[in-house]
Amino acid sequence: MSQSSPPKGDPQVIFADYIAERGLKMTPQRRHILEVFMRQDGHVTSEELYAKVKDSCKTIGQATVYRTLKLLCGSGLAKEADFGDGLLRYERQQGRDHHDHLICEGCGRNVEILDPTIEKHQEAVARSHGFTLTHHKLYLYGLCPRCQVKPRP
Amino acid sequence: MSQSSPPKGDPQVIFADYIAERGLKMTPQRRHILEVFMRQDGHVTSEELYAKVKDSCKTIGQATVYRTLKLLCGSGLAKEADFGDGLLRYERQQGRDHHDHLICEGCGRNVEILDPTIEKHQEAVARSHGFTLTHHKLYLYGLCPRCQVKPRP
DNA sequence: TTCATTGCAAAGCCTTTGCATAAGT
DNA sequence: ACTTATGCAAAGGCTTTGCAATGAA
Repeated sequence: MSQSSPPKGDPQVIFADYIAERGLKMTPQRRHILEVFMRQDGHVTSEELYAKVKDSCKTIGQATVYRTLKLLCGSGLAKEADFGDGLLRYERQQGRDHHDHLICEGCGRNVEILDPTIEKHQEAVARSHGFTLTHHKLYLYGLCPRCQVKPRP
Repeated sequence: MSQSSPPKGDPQVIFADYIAERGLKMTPQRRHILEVFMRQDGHVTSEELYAKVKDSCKTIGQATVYRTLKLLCGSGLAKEADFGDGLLRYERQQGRDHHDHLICEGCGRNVEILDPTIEKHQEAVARSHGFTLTHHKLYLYGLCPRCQVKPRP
């Protein structure tokens, strides 16, 4: 009911805990990068996040963004996604369900998808080879409705 | 029946046609790289192929291997695979069915898989978003039977 | 003869690292 | 105080590109 106590799943708290647990230190830069990152909706590159972070903190360095992004992945707040275009992207992970990606090759539009049957069969295939599955990557590439009509404007 | 006439699907012929069609030129280097590539079973990096090619042709350059590999992909004889470890790999594509990959994170072992149900549902998911599918990438990561017992020797 | 290819080295590109300084704990 | 973090710039690692020389067609 209170407005001032931080919510259970407050990313800043989660991150602070993660930092503290490993004897690391919380800094204004890390707080700030996390804050900006949590406002992002889709999949940002380090470069893109760096640009946005810099808007409100001129002195921050690119390397700090890279380093913090790795930490965020470690803490479970972020997740790396490699769409195969040579850039690493990061998306929010906290409190979100696993999902895969459907990517339009015309306009770059990116739809998050989840198909229980696919997920289930992935487990089955792995098991049939005696593997235990830790994770997977599924990217579907195609053309969205708009780009099917008018490809690559 | 004849031994001397090249088989229908002779890679050298396919590649030569591809080269000729676009006004490019066939060279000993390209022939040689293709020949060595076709002897590879799994998924080779440009570096690995370069090393093998060099065994029998000391003067060949790394760049030529890179360039030829791109051409081979264009001709449909090769296919790029990005397992997410920072290296591009290439596998033979000609006359082979599509397949995905199941990768052991312990020993790097790589099993080719194919699940019709998964394939079918990928199409369905794309269609449900109005997308037409051109291709996809599915990588399953886990531990093979051996590495489950004795992880990372 | 003409235009693509080659091999070398240099450049690109994204990401990581080294280091002196700054700053959490 | 003791260590970690920061920002800068340099270094890495893989891939691509520029260029003069070479070689297909």
